[in-house]
Amino acid sequence: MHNLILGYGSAVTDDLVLRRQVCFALYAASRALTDVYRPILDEFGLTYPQYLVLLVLWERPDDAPTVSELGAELRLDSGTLSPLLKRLEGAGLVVRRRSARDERRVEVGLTEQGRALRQQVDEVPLQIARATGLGITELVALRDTLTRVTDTIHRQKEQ
Amino acid sequence: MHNLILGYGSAVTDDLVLRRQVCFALYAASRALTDVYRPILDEFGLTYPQYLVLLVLWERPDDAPTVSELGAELRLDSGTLSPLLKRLEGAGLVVRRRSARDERRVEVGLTEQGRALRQQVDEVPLQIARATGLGITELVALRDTLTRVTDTIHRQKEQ
DNA sequence: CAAAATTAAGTTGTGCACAACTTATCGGGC
DNA sequence: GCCCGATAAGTTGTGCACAACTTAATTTTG
Repeated sequence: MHNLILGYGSAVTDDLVLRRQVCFALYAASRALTDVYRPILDEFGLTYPQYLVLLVLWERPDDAPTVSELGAELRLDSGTLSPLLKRLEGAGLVVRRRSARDERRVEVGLTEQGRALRQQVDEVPLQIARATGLGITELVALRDTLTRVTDTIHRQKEQ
Repeated sequence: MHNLILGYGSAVTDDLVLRRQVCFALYAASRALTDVYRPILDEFGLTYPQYLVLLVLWERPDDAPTVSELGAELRLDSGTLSPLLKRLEGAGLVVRRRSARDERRVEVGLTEQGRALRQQVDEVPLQIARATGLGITELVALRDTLTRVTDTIHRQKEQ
């Protein structure tokens, strides 16, 4: 009884059992939380990834980051962001404009409407945190563990 | 200094800051781990969700669960599973057959090839666990916390 | 037993993710 | 000033996820 997750590499062990795998737990929890977000964000006409983009923009309202800078924050590439930003622009929440000094870059800025939305979604993090059933201490610990895992993986990738 | 995550619900607080949100940490970690899986599973011609389906089938090789039973394990609906299973069948790893006693049901069974694949992916969980940089104790704790969150959310949903 | 409600799987449409590719612009070296 | 490699954003194609719907079989109920 202790090849949990790491196991000793035999096909007759339990390593390949779904419920034992931390990756499935992560995958399932991520989708479950997105399920909690969906009806809440739906009232604002947003998807979760769109909400994430707005979070970045709200952090620096006078900045108008480029598509690449947004991608670096969220770890998403232009293949994901380009159509997503087009939809946010269609909804009147952001504007995209070519940079004057570098015509390759596209700067993404908030519209008045996009800026105003911030106040309306103010209660969202609280609602989500409640749904997890965890206390603040556990949430912070979970967040930090997950961030450490993500950073470890990304650091390995760069080398 | 302590509206971390839960916060006190004001727009001028830090609740809406990306890096503070446990949900983003979860979303980012889930995608990062899938990134680790991708090149590994690619050698077997599998995606991560396809691998998850096989995990369920390998757990009970003589069972041939229905599409719904698979969906209950993985929390995926037929809209996701139907085309996925069609691809697994096209790859020669599973077979789908209408149940004799209930023509609505479709039973999903492993082919010889699908059964044989189990031995080949035996080392995968170990490789993944190593990539996280966490020890066994931390991995088990993380898994259990995440499972608790997922169960909490699903229990709330049913009521 | 027949109509109505339920259940199972599949289909359609939308929106991510991501790989691979294209197009346009930029910067450095000659 | 021109070529060349690098960079930025966008496009195309594939595969999830999931809502909403369709079709077919089964169960419930009057």
